[in-house]
Amino acid sequence: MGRVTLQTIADEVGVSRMTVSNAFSRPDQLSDDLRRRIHEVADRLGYAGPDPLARSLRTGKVGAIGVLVTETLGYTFKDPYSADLLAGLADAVGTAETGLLLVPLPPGQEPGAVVQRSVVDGFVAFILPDDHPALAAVSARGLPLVTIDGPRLPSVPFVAIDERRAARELAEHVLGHGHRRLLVLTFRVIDDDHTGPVDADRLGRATYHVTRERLAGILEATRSAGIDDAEVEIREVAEQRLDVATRDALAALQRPRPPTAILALSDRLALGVLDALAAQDIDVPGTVSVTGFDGLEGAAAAGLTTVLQPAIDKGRLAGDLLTGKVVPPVDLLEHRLLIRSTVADVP
Amino acid sequence: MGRVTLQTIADEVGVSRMTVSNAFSRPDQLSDDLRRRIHEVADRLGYAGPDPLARSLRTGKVGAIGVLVTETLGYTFKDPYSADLLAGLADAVGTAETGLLLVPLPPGQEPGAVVQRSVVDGFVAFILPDDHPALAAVSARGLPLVTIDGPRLPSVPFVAIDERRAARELAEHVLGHGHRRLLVLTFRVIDDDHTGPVDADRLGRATYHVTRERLAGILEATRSAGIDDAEVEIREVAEQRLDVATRDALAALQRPRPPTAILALSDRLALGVLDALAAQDIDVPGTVSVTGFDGLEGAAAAGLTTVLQPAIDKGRLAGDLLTGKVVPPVDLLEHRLLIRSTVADVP
DNA sequence: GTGAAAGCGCTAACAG
DNA sequence: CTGTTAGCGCTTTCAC
Repeated sequence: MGRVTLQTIADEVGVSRMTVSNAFSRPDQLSDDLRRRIHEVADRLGYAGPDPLARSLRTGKVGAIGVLVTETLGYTFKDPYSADLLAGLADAVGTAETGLLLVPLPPGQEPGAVVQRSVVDGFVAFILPDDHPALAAVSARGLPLVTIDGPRLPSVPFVAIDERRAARELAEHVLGHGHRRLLVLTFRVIDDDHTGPVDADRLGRATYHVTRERLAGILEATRSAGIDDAEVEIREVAEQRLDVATRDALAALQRPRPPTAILALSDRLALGVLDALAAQDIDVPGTVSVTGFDGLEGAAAAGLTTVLQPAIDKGRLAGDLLTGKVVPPVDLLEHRLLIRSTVADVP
Repeated sequence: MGRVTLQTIADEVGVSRMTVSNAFSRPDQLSDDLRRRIHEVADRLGYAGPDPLARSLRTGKVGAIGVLVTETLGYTFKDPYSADLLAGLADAVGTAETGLLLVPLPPGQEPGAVVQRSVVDGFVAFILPDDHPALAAVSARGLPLVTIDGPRLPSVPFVAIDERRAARELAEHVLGHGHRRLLVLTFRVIDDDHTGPVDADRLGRATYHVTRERLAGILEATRSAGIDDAEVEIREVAEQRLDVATRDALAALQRPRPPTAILALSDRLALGVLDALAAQDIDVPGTVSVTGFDGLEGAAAAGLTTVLQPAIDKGRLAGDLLTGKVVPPVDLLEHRLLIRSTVADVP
């Protein structure tokens, strides 16, 4: 026996295929009696309902949006910030009866192909470099796109906070405590494998919106304080390489004129540094001040001064944008400076 | 202008639609020259490639598998065990060019409908109660299914460890240290909102494979040690309600004949208890021994004696099963007893 | 190497 | 309330 379809049921009941379709998709269009008879036959024949694929082809709607993820999924899930983003996203699309298709973009593979073959109504990208090929593939398919935290693309709805202002405020807070020698620990500026100092040239070629803006914000603040850009030490490290970040931080503190404040561009980085400093019995904020960025739960426990990002709200807004519940343009979301106990006056 | 399809390109190039289809899907079937011409026209017209939906309808393959998730996605992502499971799963299906569609099953909603409308090739369910309606919906659709950690369904591939044996071994380890008064802290036995003691009747009606088996394993061990079932105190609490779990544990320790060992059925629960005990200055394992289950990273740091589950391997195996890379039957996976420092001789 | 026929399973639009 | 018509965009099969 072949597959059971609308037609099978229709033949059996003695009505048209359309009527059976209505029985499932618009139950109110039929008499109770007929609908009951149709469902009965469907149950008997083991028909579970209209094939979603065929329905989608006809209606042009799939009921799923793709999430473009560059890191391995394992990392993405466990990273609290990403998890919150996804949770907010899922929450928003869920109420619109829409699912989330995880689309990993491993560095090796051809991103175009995977974007091309994903059965979705739209995509959300987060924390992608400006020139990531997946973005072009999405636009080639003509599907709706929303970016979170970058890149900021013309006529693509963009969900983020004002990174630059947030970073500037944080830096001003640190500078306000008299600090003049700053070490900035940043994650990826450009998507190569460089680790180490970031000079003006490299900064100018930055491909990550988040990094570029946060660093720009910090430099705005230092300039206003009369500090030359060249005096602000910026070191780049892959977000996952906490070990490198902490080694860099520790090494900097050994030098003759060590930094009096360490500005990490993420809480993960900052928390790692805090751990390393504690292990070396280096007092925070007595000897050195430390700041983070993101506002993770763990940061509160550590008393870390940081910037709170509305991660869940960001995810939710992206979802609402994709499902049409919110229409562009949208404003940048609000951040909040969380002043806690890891910044003090310069010793 | 309408949408650009294979036909549009075919008309423009002056070949048949089929040839254009081949140009994209089986490039080796055409002359280099013709293929180049076709791609050129496609680019010019902004054709990104065959519509995955139409292709799927025709081929019967979607390239996505659905993940049935009962908890909120936010919880699922952040829970380290679930995150590892998903990471393994993503890893396995990713190599088969298949995506992961997250299908949340909120307690309120009709699970049948969401399963019915998901555009996927198969489903993986994890830690669902035996009678969850989503399972029936999947089987009604006739799609492949793999369950992880339960339920164990006839002729459905099942990925898990031997929970009962693992729990028994853990309990035997505790009993081997002379403990006779045990408090077992378990998460959901049945999917109602009961909190508190679990008696034989309730245990008999358990709908969660994991809970049922682990408790059975513990009771096998206690019986062998000559302890009557009724003397083993079992308290049930929702996995997320750490506060209730710790309150229960603390309350039990206040009693005249307090338990000398607390067996928590998950590391999360155990870690919560450990924190609460530390806060009360109750010595572990001096005053009371504690065990967990799962083998999270956090458990190592806390020195928790527990059972290591191969979470990533489980996810990967489920993925391989669904993509056909591994064919049933499959054996239960291996666990490992991790004996650390939270169990000592009874004081 | 290339193409014609056939149809995957469904529903929008409209007529009765 | 029920049915008819007309495809959605693609690929399988099998000729040429």
